Amino acid sequence: MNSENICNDPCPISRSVAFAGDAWSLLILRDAHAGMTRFDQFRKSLGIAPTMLTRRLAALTEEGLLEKRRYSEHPPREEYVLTAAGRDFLPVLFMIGEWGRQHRGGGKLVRFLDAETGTEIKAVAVDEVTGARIGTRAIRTVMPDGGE
Amino acid sequence: MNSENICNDPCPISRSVAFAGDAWSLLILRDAHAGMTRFDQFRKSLGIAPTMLTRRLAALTEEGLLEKRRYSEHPPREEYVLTAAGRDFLPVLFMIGEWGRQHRGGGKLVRFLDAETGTEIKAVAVDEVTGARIGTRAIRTVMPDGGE
DNA sequence: AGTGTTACTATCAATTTGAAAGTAACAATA
DNA sequence: TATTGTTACTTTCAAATTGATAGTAACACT
Repeated sequence: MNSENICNDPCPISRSVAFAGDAWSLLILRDAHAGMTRFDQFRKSLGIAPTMLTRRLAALTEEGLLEKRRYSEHPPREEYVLTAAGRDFLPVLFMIGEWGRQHRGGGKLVRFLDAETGTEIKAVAVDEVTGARIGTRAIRTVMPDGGE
Repeated sequence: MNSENICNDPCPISRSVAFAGDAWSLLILRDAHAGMTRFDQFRKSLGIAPTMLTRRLAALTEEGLLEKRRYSEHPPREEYVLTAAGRDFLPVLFMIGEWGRQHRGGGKLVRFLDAETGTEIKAVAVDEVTGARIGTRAIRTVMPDGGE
């Protein structure tokens, strides 16, 4: 696409899409949230070619969603853990999952339960200010002022 | 990646990612929600090559997120409008945007206002059952039973 | 007749992806 | 001591995807 000038795009969706608009990154992030940290865990879970995995992990690390951490000196081994920005990505993954459940939900599906109550989680996006669900009310888009 | 067998993946995130894990599709969907329907509107807005746009629009149409509709017989012209499934994608876009605003928010940004109240929309994902925000409570993942 | 608009398709080079095999640094086992 | 296994990669290279440019078809308008 070209990820350079997209960082000046005033749309917050563009800014995210510049790096997260890539299937492998989303799935790596999903697995990271599920507790995976190691190269081979991701590789086996995703069936991804090691070349791709190396590239994606490096990109996610550089973008600040994952952090590379040494967990053994001898032999030298690294693991990848979510940063705060990476953890903040969970709501996106849940909304993506919710869409998949509603519109691609045939057959057996993994379910996510609230560990406290044991009830199945049904993620919905709401506007924190009005409390209304996103998509139920009209939206007005405001462009930023031109000047720098 | 390979979009064939991913449809049997029991993870609802994988199912969505199989087609929406692509930057252009997400941006086309964003523009469609902003009211765009025509080929050249998308092309100019995104600066996308027409070859790519044709492919993405065809894919989104085939996936059932957009619908191709003839709006003129002479000359024959088509437009692309969101289906119900496409409209249901809005919460995903808002959560992606919210992440971008929080973690890639430098400089001028477009803002989205509630048309009724005029307040800026701050999208958050919550569990409809417990009311808790996604990410604030422990999650338990339940795999579907193996048998068909 | 000539120009403009809309929605493409054709061509082809450049980039990205991914499959397969190899490597480095050790640990564990026979 | 030799062999096998584990982990985290890198190298190589073919195949697929992407994207820039140009062209086309069907009209409307002047």
